[in-house]
Amino acid sequence: MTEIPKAYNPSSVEDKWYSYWLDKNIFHSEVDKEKEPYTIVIPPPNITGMLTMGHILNNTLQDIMIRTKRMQGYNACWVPGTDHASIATETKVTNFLAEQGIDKHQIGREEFLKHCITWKEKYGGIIIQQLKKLGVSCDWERERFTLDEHYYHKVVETFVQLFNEGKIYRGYRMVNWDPASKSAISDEEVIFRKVEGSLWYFKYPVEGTDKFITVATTRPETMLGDTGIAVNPSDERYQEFIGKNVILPLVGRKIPVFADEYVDPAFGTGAVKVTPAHDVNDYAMGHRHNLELINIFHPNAVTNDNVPEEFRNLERYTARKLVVKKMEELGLVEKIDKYENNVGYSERGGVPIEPYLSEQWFMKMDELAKPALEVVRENKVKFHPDHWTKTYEHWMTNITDWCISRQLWWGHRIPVWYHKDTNEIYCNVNPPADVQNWRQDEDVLDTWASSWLWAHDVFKTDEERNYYYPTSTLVTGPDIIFFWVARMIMAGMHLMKDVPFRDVYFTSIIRDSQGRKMSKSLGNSPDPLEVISEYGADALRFTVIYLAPLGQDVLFSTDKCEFGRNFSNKIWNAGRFLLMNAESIPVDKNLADSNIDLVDKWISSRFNSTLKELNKAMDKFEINNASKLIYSFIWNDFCDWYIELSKNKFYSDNEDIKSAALTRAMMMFENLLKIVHPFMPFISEELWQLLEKRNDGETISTSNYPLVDDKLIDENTEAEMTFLQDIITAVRAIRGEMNIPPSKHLKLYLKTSLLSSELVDFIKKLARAEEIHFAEDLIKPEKSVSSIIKGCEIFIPLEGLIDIETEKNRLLKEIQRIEGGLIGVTKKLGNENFVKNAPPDVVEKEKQKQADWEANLSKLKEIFENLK
RNA sequence: GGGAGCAUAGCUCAGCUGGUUCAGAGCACCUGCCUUACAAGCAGGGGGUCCUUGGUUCGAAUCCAUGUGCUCCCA
Repeated sequence: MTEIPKAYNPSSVEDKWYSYWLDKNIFHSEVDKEKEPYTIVIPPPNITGMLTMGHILNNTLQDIMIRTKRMQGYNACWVPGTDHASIATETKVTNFLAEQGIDKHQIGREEFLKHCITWKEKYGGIIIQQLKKLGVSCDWERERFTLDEHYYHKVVETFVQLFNEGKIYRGYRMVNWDPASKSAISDEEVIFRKVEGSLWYFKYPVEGTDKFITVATTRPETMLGDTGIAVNPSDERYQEFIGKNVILPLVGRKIPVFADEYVDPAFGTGAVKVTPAHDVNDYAMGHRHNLELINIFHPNAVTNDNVPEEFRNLERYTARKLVVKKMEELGLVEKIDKYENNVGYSERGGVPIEPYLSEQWFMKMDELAKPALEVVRENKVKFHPDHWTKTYEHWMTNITDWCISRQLWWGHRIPVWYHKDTNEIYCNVNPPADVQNWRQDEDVLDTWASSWLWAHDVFKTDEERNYYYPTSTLVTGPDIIFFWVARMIMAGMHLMKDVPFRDVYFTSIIRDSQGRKMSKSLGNSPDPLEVISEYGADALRFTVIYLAPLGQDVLFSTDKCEFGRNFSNKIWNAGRFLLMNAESIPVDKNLADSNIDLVDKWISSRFNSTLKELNKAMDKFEINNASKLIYSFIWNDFCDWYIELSKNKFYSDNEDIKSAALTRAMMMFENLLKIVHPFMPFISEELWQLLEKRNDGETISTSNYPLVDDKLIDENTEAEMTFLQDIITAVRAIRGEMNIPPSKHLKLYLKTSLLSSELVDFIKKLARAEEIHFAEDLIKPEKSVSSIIKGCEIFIPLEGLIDIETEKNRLLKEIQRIEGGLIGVTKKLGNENFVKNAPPDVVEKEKQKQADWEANLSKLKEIFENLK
């Protein structure tokens, strides 16, 4: 009869349509002044990365938005790409080379970069290929990479511009040093972790006395670089020492004791050792009190020649042990307490960062931040959910200068040359003419100092930029609100004089089913490609979206995708059913408006009100809510009621009725496929193509999104339908409670006058009734069970099947339920304050409710009495 | 220490500017069904002191305050 399989098989469908879309180039966008653009730039995944569940959620959201807008007639442009991930890539390549016995410093910069490029070509595109499996509708012709020639040039050009404006400067400062990659990193790349450590109490002898000052420290090894002791000026305990010196043990250096408000008298002993070269706060204190800066580490955090000989060339934790040992030998360790402290780790390198003095490039943030803060406050850039605005404001108003240089090779090299003789600085996109007399700065820029230009520099010509910029929506994780979102807004405002995007959607964080973050080390992070091959991309997409309310974490596990798979299968079978009928029933769009009945009007009403809600949800970025609307419309309204009620007509003897009903069902189904399509692109395309013969190159992706027709939303129709549904549901409930199998056809007696022949047929079909009697003055048949709904009493004679006790219990339960409700209502209406203060329509509704329930109750009681 | 979010059925969560979406959905569970699209399904059912305690109100899951517990960011 038909070859359409009973169960949907995504794997045979997905690759086929993805290649079709690519072949027909339907995701490509060109400047078209006649059409309004809708633009999204992808948050460029890192080239070292593999697809994670986070990417799935993020890119599904973007795809839903872009596909919806594309179908709504916008010039939809989604620019994909990757970023070069300076530290991450350099670390990977360095390790990769090290495994082969190659040392990066031996081969030199040029050679190393060649290896990076080879590596990038081999592994860098993997994540992009993986994304395609998800069905994303990116404009692949526009794929960008942050080290592409054009983009590279733009980054360098921007550096030069900001340098010339005085926004970029070079300085000898304390920075966050990552000893693993031997590079500075920005404040945002430092992750604080609670670490079980110790607090060492060291006794320092006071010069010229036999007394000691005890200081507490979490980092004993830094005492080798101490150049002062600080106490709080109001601390009584130490007044006598202020102005004196102590002799630094192990080193022998004389260092001053001084007072500074910064010191917390409650911490440790109230006296702290000051190491200005290795602690941010100490640096500030050192600055205030003109202390000497003694740097005790090489860049890899190994002790240098500024410490006594026996402590030199030791890794920092080895040095720590030795210092403690020697202090103990001298009897200068008072005690060691357990102590939990917050240690800054390098996000990339994974090792504790070392506050370290070095010469770096910085970007001044205050002036850049101002307009960027304003546009968010003024809602020119809107955050969803908007509570992230506070976090943003807080960061923006406490912003510090951004360290943008990295001691790495893979990245945008700083376009600054130093004159070999005069040390003069030359900053330009091109090298100086007499380049042999200059040496270029060795450092590259922070990756974020390139990707902050992403929203505008992915567009190569002015024409394109002017057309596509500002982009429409950015979808990204809240974890990079500072790294990227804030900086893009700064870049946009400063360089483009306009916001980079109008809306920012902050995605949920995907966790495992126990609420833990997904991580490689826990092994709780499913491979999305395996999930796709098991359940299908559509199923994964829909599941993730359905599970992800705006602003809340998602607890995900692979088996939850059964939900999406079941939904796919439901849609599949609805389509299959219609297509099977279409083999014998002619589909004729000329008949679309003929023989319209209640059910047709009802599904149109439901569809249009659903669509209206759906549009509203999409506008408010409530994508999760949108998915729920679609789900319940398709499953409950369309499948459970509309298709079931249409069956009568499909099996009618009247060819016109048959044809009209099927035609309308197919048309409604097509609409439904269109609203599903942004969420589940593959199955919707497959079915859309099966619905009727399409021309080559036609696709649901560029079909017209349905428009709301308010005239078709009709309360009366919905009310009449509710009446029908109530009757059917009541009969089914009796079946369920009385354990009457579906194969047993029933006789129904309905006490009502409101039944059209149309309704009678529907009830017969769905309630599985063989005959229906109805009248306004109908008398309850002998040995029958009853149910009461608004406007109708229902009786089912069940000679032989009815058990009087069962029925009495059933009725009693119902009586009690209504009585309970009545007590509430009566109490409410008896409260004269309620009647006086509540809005009249609320009071009216309560009265109506009371009347209905009272009527039902007396009928039920009567039936109950007569049962005896 | 500062800030944000969350707490509703066994689990995961909806519930808007207080009142018929007011106690909901999906999963899980129980019962009955291979009813001519779908057992990845259909029909029915059980199950919640809406975290505590106060307050505002005629009326609070909803607004306010307090407390408790969890999550996350910043310092």
